[in-house]
Amino acid sequence: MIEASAGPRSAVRAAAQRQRILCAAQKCFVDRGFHAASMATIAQTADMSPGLIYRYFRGKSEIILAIIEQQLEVARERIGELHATSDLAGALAGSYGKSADCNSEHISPPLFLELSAQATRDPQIAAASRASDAAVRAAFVQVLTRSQAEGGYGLSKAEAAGRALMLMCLFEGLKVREAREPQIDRRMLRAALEQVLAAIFQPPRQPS
Amino acid sequence: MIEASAGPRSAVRAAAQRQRILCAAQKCFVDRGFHAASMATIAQTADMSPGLIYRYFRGKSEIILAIIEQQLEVARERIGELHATSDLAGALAGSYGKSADCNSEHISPPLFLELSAQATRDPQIAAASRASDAAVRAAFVQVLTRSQAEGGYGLSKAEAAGRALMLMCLFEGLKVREAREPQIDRRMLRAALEQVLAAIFQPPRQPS
Amino acid sequence: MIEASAGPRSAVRAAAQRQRILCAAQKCFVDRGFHAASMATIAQTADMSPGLIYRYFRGKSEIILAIIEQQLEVARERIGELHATSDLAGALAGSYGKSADCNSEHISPPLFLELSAQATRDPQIAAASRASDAAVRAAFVQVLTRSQAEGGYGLSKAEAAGRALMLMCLFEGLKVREAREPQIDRRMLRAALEQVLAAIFQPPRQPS
Amino acid sequence: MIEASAGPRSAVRAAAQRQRILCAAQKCFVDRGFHAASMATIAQTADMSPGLIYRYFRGKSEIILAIIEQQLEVARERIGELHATSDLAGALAGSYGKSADCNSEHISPPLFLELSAQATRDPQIAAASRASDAAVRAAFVQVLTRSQAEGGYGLSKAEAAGRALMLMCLFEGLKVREAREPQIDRRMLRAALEQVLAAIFQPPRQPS
DNA sequence: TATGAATGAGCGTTCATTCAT
DNA sequence: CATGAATGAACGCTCATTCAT
Repeated sequence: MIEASAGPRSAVRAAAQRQRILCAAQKCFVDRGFHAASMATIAQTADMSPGLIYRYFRGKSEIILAIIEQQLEVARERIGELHATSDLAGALAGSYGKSADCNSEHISPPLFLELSAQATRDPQIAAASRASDAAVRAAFVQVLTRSQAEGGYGLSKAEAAGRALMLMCLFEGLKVREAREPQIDRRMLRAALEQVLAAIFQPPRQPS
Repeated sequence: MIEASAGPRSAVRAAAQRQRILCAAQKCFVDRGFHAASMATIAQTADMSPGLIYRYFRGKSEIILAIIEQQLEVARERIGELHATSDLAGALAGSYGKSADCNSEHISPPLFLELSAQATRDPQIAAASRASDAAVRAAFVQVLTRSQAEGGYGLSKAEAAGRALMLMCLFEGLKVREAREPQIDRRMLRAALEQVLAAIFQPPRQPS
Repeated sequence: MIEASAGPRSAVRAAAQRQRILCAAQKCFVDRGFHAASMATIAQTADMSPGLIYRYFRGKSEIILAIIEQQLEVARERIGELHATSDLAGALAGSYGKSADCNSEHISPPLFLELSAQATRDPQIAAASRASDAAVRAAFVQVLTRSQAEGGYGLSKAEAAGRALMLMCLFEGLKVREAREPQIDRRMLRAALEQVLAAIFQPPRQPS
Repeated sequence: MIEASAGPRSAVRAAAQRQRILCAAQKCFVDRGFHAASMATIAQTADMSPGLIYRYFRGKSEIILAIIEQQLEVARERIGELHATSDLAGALAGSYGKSADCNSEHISPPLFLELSAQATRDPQIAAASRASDAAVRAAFVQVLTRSQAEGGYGLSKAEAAGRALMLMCLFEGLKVREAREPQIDRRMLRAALEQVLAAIFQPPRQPS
């Protein structure tokens, strides 16, 4: 059987090159931040010449945006897993502090922080960020509002919105913590999380 | 009294100048980020010449460090106020989204985020960050371990450590949220916070 | 006849390829100028890969030189037609402002101008330019010195040289005008040209 | 007497620096062309660092435009002198081929050519060029239409427009010639010019 | 013959920092 | 004490040219 024609093959290569660049860029961005990471450094990390990067990306800001969208996508996908597990606290405590290389299923804490800061300045980043945010929140709300018979928590929409908000804060706060205290005591973290999550996921309070 | 004339007076002036520079720098850093804010812009904002800044700071990174330490100090001081209030949720919801100028008692969200990201790279910033962190956490632990008779919650040290950790996550998570959603519904936020804080501050669970 | 198969045929093909490249290059040079037209753009316009161009030309400057020589050749050839016509003013006014593609008998005004500027810097271009210039001028002189019986104007060599010079200036000045005012009033131009040409072609002044 | 305050003094210096840069730029542009002259080369020629140029000009294209406008202004001013002289041919032949430094009253031929070529591509250059063109032409028309009693030539507006056009072509054609043949025989040039100019300035032809 | 990915030098430009005034 | 002109290294990016396929 003859190999695929030039089209697909080069498309495959192009995708591989793009990924090689994104991988190098992510490493550089984590190590130095978006602005301090130079195209030359990224190129060196990706083991290619600076000029070649521009065959695959229009410029540095496109790379930043691609990294950000990739990271946000990762966050979005993890939500699916998270509310499928009954041991949310265990999952969060377990993934805490794992160094996030470019293939990781976890978002890198410094990247998450810089991304969030940039979102207050760059409209494109803000838009991507908002989209990811909305998706994650919607997933939380869905679980919280679904009836208990269906594996949910049977909360009203208003209740669910507030608790989903607290979940977001908690998860994002954990990212900040991850940056500050990578070597935290995991057992303690897990125990503390269990308690707070229990409060957030508890059934609606009955008026007396 | 000749010797007294120059000394103290110039020291006062020097401190005022430093503060003027830090104030301008903070504004610029919030607006553009640490890297994108140029010394020329900071000088212009402080209404002085670029050269003069170097009489009061060794360079840009010293300014960044000074800003960061000042912000961390602010955070530390706020803790005293926070656990003096019985309405923690109200206080948090009320301060949410308030724009933070250089005299503010609140840290600016983008600054907080960039600061946290830089702490993963710069050992000096990491050290300052850790120190502030420890102080805040100690204050939380103190309140949680103090006996109920003394206005505390009578938790064991181990319990208190975990709950203090959750408080940190929640507060830091709120900062992230503040950056993402400055226009949040404050009433909902407050209600949700009350519930989670109640869980965190609740008395120790009794083993059956 | 094996030896005949590759030689001529490929030579023909090579010439066709060269011409295809020159045609594309001319279009790009007119649109953007020698420097701003990139090899990639030329290749794209010629519908081939950038690498292939280097099989037919040693580099960009060789293409520029080839274009220039081709254009000068065109100018040279037009002279033959021009002094065969009795209506020189009409011919000039009629060709004015016609966009010059690569097969045109007219040189493109921006190309002519850039070519002339380059001739002051590049010795090869200067040489080509001088050669073309001399040929055109010789043709004018020949017409002006030929006896009236032979269809000429019977001027002395010295008279003819001066008037040929003025003709050159006028023609070249028209090229500048063409660049500046492509939409000129053709009727006025023609009338004005007739008058000046009449003065240039008039019989020698008789000493009183 | 105290020196002038900081304002004027630095303004004077700024103007001097601007001129120093423009002078160097003009030299580089003449030697290499607009595109091939690099900012580094211009800085070196002006004996300053590359960065300093940007204190006085927003970028390279602003320098190009400044040079062009300065050159066009020179051309415009020369017209005033030219039609004040009774020996136009002598003046033109005399100034021919004089090397044009940055203080010259003559426009540099290669600059004029490149400027004209760029005017077909860059709207700003086109606008400046058109403005200068219109001014020069208006001056010619004025002389040609003014009555003979007032030192003019008493031509009708229509006649004058055509002849002014021919004058423009001739002058611009001379610039092209200057680039091609800097070492021309000045006596011959002058004699030829006299004859053509006589034809252009001759009184209106009388209908028989 | 033809491709187009890859290189790397050089471009225009910015900016932290210095220093003569 | 204060200025702001000046520096020069480094940035993001382009493009003529090469070469493995």
